[in-house]
Amino acid sequence: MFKKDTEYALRGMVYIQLQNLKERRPGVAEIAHEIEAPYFFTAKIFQRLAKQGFVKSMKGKGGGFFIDPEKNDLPLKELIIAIEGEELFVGCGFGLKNCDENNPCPLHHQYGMIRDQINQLVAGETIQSLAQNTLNKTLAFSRENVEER
Amino acid sequence: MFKKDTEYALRGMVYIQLQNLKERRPGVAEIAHEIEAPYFFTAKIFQRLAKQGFVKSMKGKGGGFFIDPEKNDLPLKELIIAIEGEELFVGCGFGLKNCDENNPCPLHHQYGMIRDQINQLVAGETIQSLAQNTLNKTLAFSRENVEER
DNA sequence: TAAATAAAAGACAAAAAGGTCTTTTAATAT
DNA sequence: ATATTAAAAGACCTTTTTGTCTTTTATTTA
Repeated sequence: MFKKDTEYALRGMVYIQLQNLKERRPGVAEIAHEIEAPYFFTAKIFQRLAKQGFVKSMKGKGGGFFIDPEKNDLPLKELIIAIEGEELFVGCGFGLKNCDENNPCPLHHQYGMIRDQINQLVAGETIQSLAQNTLNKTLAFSRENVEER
Repeated sequence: MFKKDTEYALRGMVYIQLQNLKERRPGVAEIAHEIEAPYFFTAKIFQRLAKQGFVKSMKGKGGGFFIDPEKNDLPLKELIIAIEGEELFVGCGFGLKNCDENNPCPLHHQYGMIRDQINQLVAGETIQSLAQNTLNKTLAFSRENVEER
């Protein structure tokens, strides 16, 4: 579905967010290791994301990446479009240039419904909501943070 | 969503089916032109599809491609998997190797629903059903084959 | 049986995706 | 100030995808 760099970016951003919640700023080495992505490729992707303002970074000892707490709730869709463009969200399932209501491809209606759902998902979910999901899931499966009732 | 060769294959197969219904066997040149795909690339794709048995072909004058009327109703899914593999139908949205119910990625549940819908669509629709859709659509917008009531 | 037609086969090549590495710049700690 | 740490920049490389072209093989018609 998504391209490799998009996948790495999504995984990395959620990881950064989770670490930020623990007052930590992970570096490229840590991020790449944790999300199981190649070090240099990861570095390149996050350089780009930093330049585009999706993350902030600090150089030198103790440096690393962090997400500006100001701009809370970054929808996945924004990130995805910044990396691989919006083709997935607007394109025709048959690959036709001018497929629309007036000149529909044989799959127009059926594919449109799926594309709408994809749009809904990535517009609704954010890096922060996914990080929160992960935390909740951990809580649900671990005893250590759960009060006995 | 789909790769280029998959798109060309889908468009081409539907076109062949539509022509077959008119007792015609289009050649590569005609197919490529109609589906707006590069000639040689189209040729290569349909050579492969012929070898895999998805279409039959005849050489020489009057030759061209046709779909075995015996094996009616070819689900899009079979065709797609034959060309680009099943990644789209089984893969994790986050790109994780071992993402499952026990070890879900942050998007597991939400993405699973969309993947299911994609599966449903391509398993349900066939080259023949799409051709029929197209015919019906033409009828709906044209007066020439419609009886006055 | 020769000429024409059309697919089959396979080599070749450009572009995009995916990945690696070295050098430079900036920050921090000693 | 200097050594250390870590990101930024950018050159370079590999693989996959996408596309092109030439030669060969099969079929049909005249």
